[in-house]
Amino acid sequence: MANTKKIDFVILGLLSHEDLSGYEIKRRIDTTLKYFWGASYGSIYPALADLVKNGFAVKQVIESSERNKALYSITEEGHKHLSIWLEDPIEKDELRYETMLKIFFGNEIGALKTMKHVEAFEDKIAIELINLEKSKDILDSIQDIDDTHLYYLLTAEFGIKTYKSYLEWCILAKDKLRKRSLKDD
Amino acid sequence: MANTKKIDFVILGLLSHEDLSGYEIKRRIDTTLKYFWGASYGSIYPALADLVKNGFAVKQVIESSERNKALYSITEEGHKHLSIWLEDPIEKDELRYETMLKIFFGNEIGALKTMKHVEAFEDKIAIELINLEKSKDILDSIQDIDDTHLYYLLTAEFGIKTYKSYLEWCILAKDKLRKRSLKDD
DNA sequence: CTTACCATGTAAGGCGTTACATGATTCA
DNA sequence: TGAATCATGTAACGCCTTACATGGTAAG
Repeated sequence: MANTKKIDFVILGLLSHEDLSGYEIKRRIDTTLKYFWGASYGSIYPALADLVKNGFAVKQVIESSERNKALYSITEEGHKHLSIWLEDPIEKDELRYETMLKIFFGNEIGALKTMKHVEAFEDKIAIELINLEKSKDILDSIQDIDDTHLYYLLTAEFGIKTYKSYLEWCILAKDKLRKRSLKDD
Repeated sequence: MANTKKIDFVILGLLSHEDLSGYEIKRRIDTTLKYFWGASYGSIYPALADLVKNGFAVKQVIESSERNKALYSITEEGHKHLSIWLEDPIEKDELRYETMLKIFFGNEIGALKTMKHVEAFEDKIAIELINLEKSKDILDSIQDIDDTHLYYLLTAEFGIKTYKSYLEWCILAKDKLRKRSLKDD
């Protein structure tokens, strides 16, 4: 209760969809979840070991001729643990937007230099929006194959909507900063 | 360079606008910056002490008849330190949206229970949107009094735009989850 | 043959939250 | 008189990132 180490549930959630190795978990987080979550190997592997120790997951080493690989599966206990957490109300959503911080204090360096951050932000978001829309297109076409696709689609749509509004904001911000920079001269 | 403890710059940024006490800094963060940043006393007070130790801020104890209060001011060195950081490219914007995590793994508990999270999210965002719009209205009316208002306005507009798109997404998500819940029965 | 990717982990250390500790003042 | 707010800090502890360490395989 006191301890809600989120990474445990992120992993358990991914394992509820399919068996995965630590490496694959990292990739899922970096691609599918990257729009609202992040994690490094330094948190994934130890969490995986804990999960096994607590009986929420089991590890099976696949001994192939080429390469050894550790595949993790969720247990019945793990499903229960995950479900309880999923039903609990959300504790905290947080964003730490360094971009906004630098915008907020922009007066210190002026409109022109602040605009650089807006432009960099715009470029980054535009690229990620393209990726997200590709994912959504794929999901739309295969939606009925797997029950989990609806939920995946929902988070993709969340990303698309917010990213689009970010881009709108960038246009507005650039405009206002441009006008200010003219007054500054 | 290696050390980019963001809280230092958050405080320095706030002090670049006006002299503040630790308590007031906390309040600024919880009201004005809450849409894109957060911090607790346990990070603010030690950071303030470090800032003074490094010559980026000075502390003056105001001995009033009623109550003692420590007011911090930014130094010339502090301005320099802040400016350098402000001009550096953004390292990382991150969001950790527990709500999206619970949506993503929603299949585990089903559409109806997942919808509860969407509704709670919607309620929370709707309230915060009202606050943000109030701030924006005030800022619009006093924009020319202080050069920093433009930047404040920009971040408020960012919050408003994203929150509005969150609310749109909530409607869409509720609709899709409702439809799924009918199939589930 | 060398770069990129697959693959698994550990160690150190930073950063920050929560909880604790304390106490004055204001307002209903 | 009791709750809320003002006000300042510390201690413990937890979580996570970064960097390190290691090595196989695939593709160009």
